[in-house]
Amino acid sequence: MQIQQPFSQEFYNRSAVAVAQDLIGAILVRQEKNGTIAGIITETEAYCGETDLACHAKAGKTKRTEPMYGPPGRAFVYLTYGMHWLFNCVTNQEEEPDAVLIRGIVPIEGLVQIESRRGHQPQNLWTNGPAKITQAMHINKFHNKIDLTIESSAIFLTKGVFVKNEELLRNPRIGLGKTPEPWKSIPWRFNAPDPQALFLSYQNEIAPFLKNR
DNA sequence: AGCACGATTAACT
DNA sequence: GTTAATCGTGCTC
Repeated sequence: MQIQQPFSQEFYNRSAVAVAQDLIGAILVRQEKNGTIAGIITETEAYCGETDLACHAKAGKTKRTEPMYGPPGRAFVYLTYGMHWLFNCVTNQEEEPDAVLIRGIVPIEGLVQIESRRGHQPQNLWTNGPAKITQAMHINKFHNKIDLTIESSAIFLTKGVFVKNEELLRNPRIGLGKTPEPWKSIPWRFNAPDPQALFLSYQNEIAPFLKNR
């Protein structure tokens, strides 16, 4: 079992819709000087290339969207609403601008760090939004384009709790404004049916193993 | 050079 | 439910 091994480039070299579903239950790891922050991914959204009119790549390759056109398994971090950084994983092959937005996690490590930044509200609200995650984990533009497939990286993703794709909640993506149909309503947002259950599974199945390794 | 807009959040009513 | 905060991006002039 290779708990701490980051997902490979091959893992990311698929459509964003496929990767977005497989990332539910996976673990997002942020390694910084002060320690490690990690959480189980509970919510993702898939953005699929220039034809997806909800995807930033709809405008073609620009300085902002360029990372999405790069190799799979890299980070794509961009600013929204002038103040919030959002973290995405680049998926699919080069020149195919797909990405998965990470929208929700359940914290499992680095609680002290997270609390120092997000502790002004109830714990269940600490990391239940895409910009809350980047705040909690101190992710910003400096992490744009970094390689997520090597363990020495400041950020990587790895196998966590297994969730069947059929069990996932599927809904339209959030905040698409006046994006035309069918893109506005296509169900490319994925949620774990029971985030708390993921946390408990992690506690029972993964955490004990990590202590013994 | 200027401008409208947004893959959000928090603090309001 | 409504709205302000805040700024990089892409489009228009």
